[in-house]
Formats: sequence, structure tokens, C-alpha cells
Amino acid sequence: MFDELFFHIDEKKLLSQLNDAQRQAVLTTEGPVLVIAGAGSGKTRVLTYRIAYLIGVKGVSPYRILAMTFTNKAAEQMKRRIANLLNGEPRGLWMGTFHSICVRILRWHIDLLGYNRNFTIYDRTDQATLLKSLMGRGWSENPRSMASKISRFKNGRYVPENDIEAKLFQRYQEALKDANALDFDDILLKTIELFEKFPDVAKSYSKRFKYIHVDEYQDTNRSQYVILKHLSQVHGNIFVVGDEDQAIYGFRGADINNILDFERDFPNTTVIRLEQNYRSTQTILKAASTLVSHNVLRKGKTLWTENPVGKKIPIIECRDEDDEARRVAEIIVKSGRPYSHFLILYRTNAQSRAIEQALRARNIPYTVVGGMKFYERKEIKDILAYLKLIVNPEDTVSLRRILNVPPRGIGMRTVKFIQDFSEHNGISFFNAILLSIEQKMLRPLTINRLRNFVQTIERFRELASTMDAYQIAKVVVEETDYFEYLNRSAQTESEVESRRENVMELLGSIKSFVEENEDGSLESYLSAVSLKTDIDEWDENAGVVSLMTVHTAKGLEFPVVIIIGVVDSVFPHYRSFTSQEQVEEERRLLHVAITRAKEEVYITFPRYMSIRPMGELEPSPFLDELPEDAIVWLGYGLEEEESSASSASDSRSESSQPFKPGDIVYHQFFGRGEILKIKDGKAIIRFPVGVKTLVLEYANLSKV
DNA sequence: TTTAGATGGCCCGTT
DNA sequence: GCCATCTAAA
Repeated sequence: MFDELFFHIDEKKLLSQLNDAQRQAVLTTEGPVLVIAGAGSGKTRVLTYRIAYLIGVKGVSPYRILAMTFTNKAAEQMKRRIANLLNGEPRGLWMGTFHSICVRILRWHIDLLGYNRNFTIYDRTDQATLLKSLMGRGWSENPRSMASKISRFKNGRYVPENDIEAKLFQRYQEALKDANALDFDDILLKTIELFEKFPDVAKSYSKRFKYIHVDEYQDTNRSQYVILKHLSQVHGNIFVVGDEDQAIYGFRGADINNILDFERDFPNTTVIRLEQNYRSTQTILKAASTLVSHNVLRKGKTLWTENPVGKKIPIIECRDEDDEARRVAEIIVKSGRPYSHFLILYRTNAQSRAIEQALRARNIPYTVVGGMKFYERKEIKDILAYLKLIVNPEDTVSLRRILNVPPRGIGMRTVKFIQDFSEHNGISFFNAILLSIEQKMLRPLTINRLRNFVQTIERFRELASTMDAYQIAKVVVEETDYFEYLNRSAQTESEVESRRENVMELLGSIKSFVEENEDGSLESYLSAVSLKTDIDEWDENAGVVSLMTVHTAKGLEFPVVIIIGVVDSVFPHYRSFTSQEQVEEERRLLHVAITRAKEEVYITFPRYMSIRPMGELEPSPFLDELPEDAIVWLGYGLEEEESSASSASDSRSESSQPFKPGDIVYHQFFGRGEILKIKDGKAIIRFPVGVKTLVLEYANLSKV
């Protein structure tokens, strides 16, 4: 019960493993502390040692310690390290992402806000689905972009353009509440609402958490700041670690001012700077620091290292993505290093494809982290929808997803009727089904089918009350005949197989969740799975090459990092050109990419890319900002290939698309065609097979 | 009225 | 490479 009192730790030994600044950070336990921690300066070490110090030396109960991390994976790793330092697992320590901590709080108190404790969490796709049903016809905008507007609106970063939009936002929020569901923003906002409407709740948590820690503070948003203010109100011992040069989540509302203004927001802050880098070679560190020094919006700091100088960074010009991919594969093969040493980074997920192909061709084993996510696959979403509906009967989005999956003769027409019926009477979708059965409002055949469905769900619900997550998931897969449905609906044998394997994998992962967690209930599983991040899934010990976006790679380190596609308009991304702030964020992103490396960095850029079919590409302007003595340009002559095709003379200075009406172009499926018209990034082209309208950005056209 | 099959459209990054 | 939507068949 009070086993935390018996942790023994050798204080001298603990502190001897830290440098002066790190030690000061560990020992400054009282009051607000801001640790400015450059890349590779040992911030994870500081956080884990500090918590171990609090528990093992100062005798603080783990129950009084809270730590916010950026990913669940980071939380798990830190917990493990702390347990190692303490020679035992501290019980009652709260460590996790802001979202998972807030969900934990809300599971206890959200009924105060009129929600039910078994609420569902809606991701972006769920949001879009819900919005789609609310928008109906007459919207030129797609539900996905509307979802992101709503997110910005909720965080005070967007004002509705007109009354119709404002009305939609309001209806969206009501629909969420009716579905007893929270979106990602709500998880934070409802926590704030809880704290503000019920100050005693906020107070009790604040009393409990005497020591609060926040990792990656530069990427917190306004809501997270407000939550921290509430939680730290009683004791004021708030310890944040961050690096303004690694702020890369502005697009999702992260406010770099949180870290820049910390000293003002929390008076009497102790500021500690960790400037010695333990990770990278001098060359890598110099390249990264010089690059980011071109940013204006920063406080600035000087990192140094005792590590060796190391190799220069090759900047490799490639003809196109396939050429680039080939060279990347060659680098890996020639190095003689184990595959696990390599991290391949790119700006956008779509860039992984060419690389994957080249790696497969050479039998180089790899893993792609993120991108088309496992949990976004149809078969996985189907099964999860059943599970969510079992837990939360009001969850309309899940209900509508599986009402006719596998097909049970309940079609569009019926759904439309029930939808209208529920709206007219202000009742939930599920209740509308029940009522229309009761009042026999549809034809007998349909009534029968609906009744069968309802009985199935109610039976699942009954079973779920005595089963763990794995048992009930297995029942769902079996009793819905889901595999049989896959057999019928899939196009090819291999598709059937891969989908079936995915479902099996899902069941396997639920099983291990149940085995590894004290609370193996369906509710607890669903919470965890909704808040899973890409990197959480990553198995670092698989012994293979890793591929991911720079965003996903945050916090990781690898011996060798290969950054691909470093061309203007991809990295920096063209969508960032609207403001200096955004371009600076792109620069920080490249800085993050480079600083993932311990020993070697390679940078490649292709002259042509299928995702940018508008002619020759320029190397990223960021490359010119790297110090001369840290890099080697490896040019690649283009004169032999393609020289006749693209009038190379000045197509490079032309930033707009080079196609014009009258041009004869080649398309991989339709063959040769003549451009008739160009408008809004689309081209109307006459092919032998007929006239087609193609989006230039995706059509991958080449001039003939 | 529902279902299966074909076609167009598409995304920067993510809790 | 996937999904939504449209169209033809059951």
C-alpha cells in the first residue's frame, strides 16, 4: 500500500550521472522551472532523474506527481526508466499525454457537464462523418476541411464566415453531445469547462499534484496552458522542458508563446539551459544550429558537443523519386550497417512510396510508421464501431457505420427515414430505430431486419457486461460472420487475406492489451486505442529500416538519418509560403530532422517528382543556409536524359505550371492527348479514349 | 430498395 | 492506394 516509502536510491550515484545544468534541473524541485533543452541535451534524462529523485530521495509519494509527455510511447519509456532507477514500479504516478490525462479526469467527472462517463472519442474521420450528415447538400466545402475549421474555431483561431457556418458549428457541437462523444479538442476544452464550472474539482487535483512536469512544452497549445494553470494553482511546482527551435505543431494550434512567455506567466521562474549536446557529431550539430539560426522568432542559444567532428553531410541531387529511392537503398546496402541504424525521413506521407518500392526490390526490410494507419482501415473501423456502440448506445457515427455492415438489407432509404424521424422528434438515432420498430412505421420486412440488428447489439451489450475487451471482440467478429462478409465483398483473394489478417491482428492486440493492463475492460481499451499515436505502434527492436514523417520522428534518435525530397515546395511545403511564421516552422522541422542523427546525415533531392508534375524542381532554399564546411554537394548531370524533352533553359524560374492549351501531353493510362483548357489547377484534355478533366497536381503529365 | 461494380477525386503535418 | 459517389443489375 505504501510501498513507495520504501524506494531506496543512491543519491550520490544518481546525481553523479548528470552535468551541472542537468543536476540543477533535478535539484530545483520547488517553484516554476523552465528548462531550455536543445536537441540531444539529455532532457529525458533530466525528467526521469528528477522524478526518481523526488520519489527516491525526497520521499515524495508517486501519487503526488504528474507528468505530461508528448506521446504514450514516451510515457511508457520514461516510466520504465524511472522504475529502473528506483528498483521498483512507482504506483499512483500519473504520466501520459495531455489527452490521455484529461480523458482520465473526465471519466470521473464528466457527468457534471451532462455527458455520460462512457463517452466515445471521435477522431478526424468520425468528425467528418458526423459533419457530412449535418451538412447535407449545398456546401461547396468538404466535411474534412470543415472539421479543421471547427477545430480552429474551438481554439479561438477562426471566426465563422457567416451565419450558416456558425449555425453548423453549433449543430455539430449539439450532435456531439447527443452522441455522448468528444472530439480531440473537446477532451481539453471539457476539462477546462469542468475546472471552471467546478473549481473544487480543479482544486482537488491541484492539491493532489504537488509536482507537475511537462515535456515538449514548446508544442503545447492555449488549452493545455490553461489546464496547467489550473493544476498548478495550489503548489505552483511546475517544471517544463522545451526548445523553441523544435516547435513544429503550430498548425494544430501549438502556441510557441507558451514557452517564450513562461517566465512572465509563472513569476519567479528558475530558468535552466541545457546546451551540451550528447547525441550528434560536431558537423551535424553545426549544420542544424546554423540552419535554425536563420529564424528571427527565437530567443537563441548555443549548443556545443564534445563528440567527434564526424562526416560531412552529402547533399545528393537525383533525377526523380525513383532515382532518389535507388540511391537511398544503395547508401543502406553499401554502409554495411545493420538496417536498424537507418531512419528515412520525409515531409509528407505520400513520399514513402518510391522508397518502399526500392527497398522491396532489394529485399531491405523496413517499416513505415504512420501514413495509412492500421486503425483507419475499413475492417478495423468496422469492428471498433461495434465495440464503441456496445459501450455507448448514443454513438450515432458508429451505429450508422455498422447498421448495414455486414449487409443485412438495411439500405439508404431506411437510413434516411430513420435519420429524418430522429431529427423531427429530437431523439437519438438508436431510439428512432426502436420507435419505428415499435410503431411499425416501415414495411414488415425492414422492421424485421431492424429488429434483428437491435437484438444483436443488445445481446452484445449483455455479454459485454461480464466479458473483457478481448472476449467481446471475438464474439463480435464471430457472430457478425465478419470473415464470411470479407470473403463476399473483397475484390481479390489477396485482399480477403490481408483484411482477414488485419482483423486477426486487431484481436491479437486487444488480447495483449487485456493481458498487460490492470483494467482490461472494453471501455478502457477503447479509450487507449482512440488516443494511440503513430509512433506508439512502432517497434524499435524490429531490426529494420524505419520510414516516417519528420513530425512523427520528434524525440527519436538514430545513427544514420536520410532526409529525402528536400526540394522547394515540398520542404518547405508550398502551403507554408503564406507567412513567415510558417516558413520558420518548416525550417525548425528540417532542424528537427537533422538533429535526429547521431553519426551521419544524408540529404537527397529529386529534380522531378510525380506529386509536383509542373516541371523541374529547385533544391530547398534551406540547403543554402547550411554551413559550407559541413556539407558536400553531389551534383547529378541531367544533360543526357530528358534534355530534349523539357526546354531546360528557363523552366526553372517559372514557378507556375508550364502547361498551356495546345500542348501535347502524355498520361500513363490515357496515352497522348491535347490540352484544350486549363482552369483552377485542372486541365481538360482530349485523349484517344475521350475528353478527360484531370487535376494537374495528381495527373503526372509530361510534355511530348 | 438494396447491392455490386466502375469511376473520379484526392491529402501537409496530428492529438 | 483508398474512399465516396454514381450507375446498372438483382
